[in-house]
Formats: sequence, C-alpha cells, structure tokens
Amino acid sequence: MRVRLDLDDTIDLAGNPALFGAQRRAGLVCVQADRTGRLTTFRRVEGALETEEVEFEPFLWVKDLEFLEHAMVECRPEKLAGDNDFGYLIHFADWSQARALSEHIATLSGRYASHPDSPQLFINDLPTQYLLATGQTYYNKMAIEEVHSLVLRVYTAGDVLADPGDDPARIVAVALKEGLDGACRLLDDAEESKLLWHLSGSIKKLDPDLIQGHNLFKRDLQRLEDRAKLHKVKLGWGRGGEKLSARKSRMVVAEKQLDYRRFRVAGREFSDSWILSVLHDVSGRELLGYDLEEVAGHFGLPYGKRGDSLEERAHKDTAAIAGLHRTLCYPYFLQTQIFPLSFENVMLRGNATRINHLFLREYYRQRHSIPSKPEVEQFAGGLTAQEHEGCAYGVFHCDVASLYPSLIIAYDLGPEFDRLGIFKGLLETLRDFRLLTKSREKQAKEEKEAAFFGNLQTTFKILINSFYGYLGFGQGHFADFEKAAEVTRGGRELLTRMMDWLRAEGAQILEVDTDGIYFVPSERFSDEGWIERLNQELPRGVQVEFDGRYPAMYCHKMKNYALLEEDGGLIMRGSGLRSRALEPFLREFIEEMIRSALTLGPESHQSVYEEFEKRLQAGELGVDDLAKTETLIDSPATYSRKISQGGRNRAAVYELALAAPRIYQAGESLSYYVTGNKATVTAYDNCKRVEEFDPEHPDVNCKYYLRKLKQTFRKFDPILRKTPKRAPIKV
DNA sequence: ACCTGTGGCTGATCAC
DNA sequence: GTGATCAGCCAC
Repeated sequence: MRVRLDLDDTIDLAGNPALFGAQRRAGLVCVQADRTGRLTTFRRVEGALETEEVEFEPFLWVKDLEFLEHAMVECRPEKLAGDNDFGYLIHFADWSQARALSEHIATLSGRYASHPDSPQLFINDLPTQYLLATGQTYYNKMAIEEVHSLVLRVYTAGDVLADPGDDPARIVAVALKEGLDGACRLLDDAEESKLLWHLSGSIKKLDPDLIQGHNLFKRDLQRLEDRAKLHKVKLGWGRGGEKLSARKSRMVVAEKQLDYRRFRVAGREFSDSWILSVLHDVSGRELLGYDLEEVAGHFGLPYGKRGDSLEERAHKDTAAIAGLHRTLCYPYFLQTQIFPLSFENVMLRGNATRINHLFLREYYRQRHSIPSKPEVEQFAGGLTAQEHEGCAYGVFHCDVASLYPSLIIAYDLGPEFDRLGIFKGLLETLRDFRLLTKSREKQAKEEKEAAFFGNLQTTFKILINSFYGYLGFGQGHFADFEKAAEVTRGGRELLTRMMDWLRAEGAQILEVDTDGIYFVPSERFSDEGWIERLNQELPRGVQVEFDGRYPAMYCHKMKNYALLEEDGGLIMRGSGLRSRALEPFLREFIEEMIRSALTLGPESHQSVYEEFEKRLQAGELGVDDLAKTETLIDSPATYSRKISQGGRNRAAVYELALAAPRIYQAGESLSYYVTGNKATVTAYDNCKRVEEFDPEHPDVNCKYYLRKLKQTFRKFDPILRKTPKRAPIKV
C-alpha cells in the first residue's frame, strides 16, 4: 500500500481554517497576474497542467471612508466587525482601481502605503491577495516530487579552461536537469545567441513549475540577462511567453542584509539554494562560504571540479543542486501549504511576516477589523548568568521544553487586539500537530515517510518558535510589545525559581541562558526523581527536562563555554570560542587547550601553547590556517559611504573587497591574511586576499600571528587554571 | 520596499 | 596604554 505523503491525510485541516486556509483545492502550482490585473491559476492534476482564468475582486483595508469622497474610483466599501483601527474593507472590480485608490490615499495622507501610520493596509501583490481572500494555498495534496522542477546551471568561459582571448563572461553552456531523477542535458551551442534561444525553447517545452539553481538570482539569471541584452535576445520563459524581469530587492538574514535582483517570470517560480543555504546556516553556523562547492561539500553531495570535463561537471553540479533543494526546500514546500503566499514568497520572507499573513487571512475571512501596527518599544529578553569560571566536572544540563510557547499558552499571552483570539489557538494546534507528526516520524517504516514526517515536525517547530518573535515584531499588525515583555519576564522568573531550587538542593550552578541551566549536582541528584521534584515546584503548563550530562565543562564567559562529552567529543559554544571570524589556527589552538585542560588537568594546556608557537615559527602553518574569513555585511559601496561620512572605522575585509578585481556584494565573505614584518601593524593597511598569496614569495607576518597566539594564551590561561571549589559527586 | 526578538563577547580602530 | 565605540558573530 502506498503511503500518501501529504498534509491533508495526516491532520485535520478542515477544522483549522486559520492555519491551513479555508479552501484546500488540490494542485495549485502558480498564481499569475498579467499587467492589466487578470489572474490565471496553474494546477497540476494527475501530472497534467490545467490553466484557468479566474474572477477576483481585489481589496484594501482602510481606517475610515473619508478618502473615498473625492477618489474617482469604483469600489464597494464594507464595514467590518469589531473596533480595531482598520474598520473597512474596500472591494474593487479590478486591480487598477485598487492601485488607484491606494495611491490616492497615499498622496492625500502624505504617508506611503506601508508607512507605520498609514490610513490604509494594502497588499500590493495581486496573487497574494487572491490566496489570502480565497483561502487557497499552493501545493495542496501534492507530494514534493509532483512539483515539476528544473535545475538550471550556467557556465561561462571564465568558469572553464577557455582560451585566454575569450571573453570570460561569454556563456559557453547551460545545463538543465528535470527533477531529482531526470537526466542532465547540456546546451552548448558555440554561438551564444543561439544557445539562449535554445534555452528559452527548452524551458517552454519542459514547462517547469519551478526553476531551481544555486545562486540563481545573483549568478545564473544575471549572467543570462546580461548576455541576452548584449545579443538583443528575448528570454521569453513565461507560460505565455512573457519575458524574464527583475526588480531590486533586499533580504535580512540574521545580521546580514542581502541585496539582490529578484527575477520573476510569469507562471513559474524560482528557488535559489544559495539563499536557502544562508538561511539554513543561521542556526548551524558552520559554513564559511555559500558557493556550491562549500555547501554541497557540507551536505555530502558530489559536485563538479574545475578539472572535470564540462559534461561531467554539469552532471555533478545539477545533481548536487537538485539534492540541495530537496533537503533545503522541504520545510518551505510544507509551509507553502499553510500560508497565503507563493512558494517564492514563503522562502524569501521572514517568519514574522508569514505569521502576519495568517492573521490577515483569518480576519479577512471573518470580516473583522484589523489593528494598526503598534509603537515599537524596547523590552527585556532572557536571563543569562555565569556563576562559575573555569573547569568543572560531572555536569548536568536541564532546560524548559519550549519555554516561550509554553508561557504564552499557560498564561494566555496573546496580542491584546486579537479580538478573535486566534493566536493561542494556532499555537496550541501547532503544538498538538507537532507531537502527532513526531510520533508518526518514529512509527514510520519507510525512509521516505520518516523524512516527510521529520520535515513536517521541523516545520511546525519553526512556526511555533516564531510566534513569540511575532509579538515583538514592529511590522506586525497584531504585535504586542507588552505581551512580549510579559513572556520574557515569565521566563526570567521561572529560571530564577529553578536556580533557587537547585541551589537549595546543594547544586553548584555554572551557566544559565534563557531556558536552560548547567550545574554540578549534589548527592541529592543521584536518583532520577529530582526532575519530578523540581517540576512539582513549578507552575503547571511548563515542563523542565533533563537534557544530558557531561564529564566536564569549561566555563569561559557568559554564552561562551565548552562541553566534554562521554565519547570524547568537545562541543564549543559562543563567539569567543567558535567564531568563524577567528583564524582557523586560533580556533584549533583554543579547542586543543580546552581539551587538554579538561582531560589532562589544568596547566597541561601550557604545552599546547609551546607546540603551536613552535609550529608557527617553523612555518608549518599554511596561509589557510592563518587567514581570517569575514562576511561583508554592507556592500563595499555602503562601506565607502560610511567611511567618508565618518560613521565607521576602516576594516580590512572591505578595503580588500574594494581593491579586488571583481565586484563584491553584501553577504559575500572573503579570506585574508596580514602582511608586514612588525608584530603590531594596522590590519587594513597590511593585508592580502588569500588568492593573492604566492607560495614562491611568502609574505605572512609571522610576528603578528605569534603575538596573536600569545595574547590568546594569556586570555585563556588564568581561566583554564581555575578548578571547582569542591570535588565532583559520583552520580 | 524590505525587515522575528534580546543579550553578550571580542577584535579592530580611534580619541585621548 | 586605556576606554569608548563599532562591527561582527554567536546563544537562545
């Protein structure tokens, strides 16, 4: 019996319109709007594509009707329930009327549509409006393989070993691969314009719903557009032959701001595993760069090398890209069945924005008024504490399961203006579904089934954890900073009570951060019952779990520690211990010192220092070990502007990016080493990119790195020598 | 026209 | 040298 791997057969979707949308029609793979505002939907039914022109009335929310008076727009206002600020919903016969009124209101009020105090709430994207108003979502009742996807990879003369006289930007080949299992085909016409023409023809013939690539937006599509422009060739990739187009866009991922040109084509979606890798690495923080080689290598996928033949390389690369997408897209594929957003938008927009759309959809459905965005306020976060410095032995770790979601549910900390009260309900439903999918994952007999439920479980977890963040999200209509502050305050109080209880039981607390505590137990922790005794002291609705034990721990600073595992593994935490910006040899040095101190005893790390010093002096450390790798947070142009305005200090990465032969963009990283022959040099004046290193004429500043090594040793040495006040308890 | 949050450590630079 | 500040990175 075939197990259908889709959401609809797993959980009660019909009973949860706020979470899954009110209409679960199957197979939607794209919603497209043409310039005049006509809407077309594309569906996969039994593998075939069904195209349908649909009728739809666009809409706009407003605070009051005064702006309608002199607007020459045909529309139908509707009074909404409740007393929230956006009390009217305006319906229009077509998109141009909706846009006209939005612009009219913007002009009259002097506030652009997305301004925090704007009197209008306008979703400036017709397909999104359609999904939101109809309660439909993409990919319903579909398995991920049923979405017709096409991997695309462009190769230029610069990528391959071409004639020196050849233009490195010339496209020599484009590789295409249908889905995970399709064959790779290579378009390699010698005449570039013919190649581009063949490519458009192939895309039309293969008719993919989704075009996948690695660095698709900044690399492949940009290259294609540049060359198409040069040859005056049209890239008519749309389902009706429409041209590829692009607009400037920006994405914020953790501290990085990514500027890119967002390409789009009618009737199809784009997916870029470069962007997905950056998003993935926010939690993993293991990748030094996001090129295909690095990312594919990280996920254990073979990829093409420069020396390979073009066929070989294209074959491997497209397979790696398809594999990357299967892994990285899955949670987004599932989320696309939840949110009223296209697959592209689900990938490219943040968690809190997505949750905002859930609210808007349900309030639209129930014809209820919507609150204005709140005033942004600062609020306190989680509790952190360090009560021990140095080494400790026989360490326990306990933490509160889903701390913030539990507090929100236990104390009903939903947004004040959520008059329909859907916030808590959504959270409870998600929590229940997560438990369900977790158990289905465990029961699964096939690998595919386990992967499906695993991904579903992860998806629910991500969503659950985003709800707290939404409360403190200034752009969310239902954000509530007071409630966000209550949640964190509840968390701090709970942690404080746990710490008090542990101390009273004779434990020595080491490190505390937000929802978990590392401590050295007393003899009263020798039986498993202690966790229950602790839970009895805590409020209902929160659950503390025993998360693990470690033979030894090194406490360096708050949020900076190392854990020695039973099997000898060493877990490093914190920017001071594992930052990617640390030179690899220093990372290794720090790790070795800590390992030595924890396993062989304090003072043993002295010999690690001596060994590294010797290796450095003997020139045994290569430039890759010494080089620093840093990310350009701003674009080099932004950096230059800040420098000229005196807003920031100079930094080596940016100076090198500016001096480099190619253009660097925000979000890219660069490796460099320090040159010169004095121990103290200004890095940004004495640095070189690793690519520029010439082994024939090594110019690494050995004195500079020896000094860094010594400084690092001096910083760690006194802390590594510290041992606990008392001997560990045998438990 | 886009954007989940707060807390904490460290290195580089600069003003003194 | 020292302290302040910024930028970058990381924990949760």
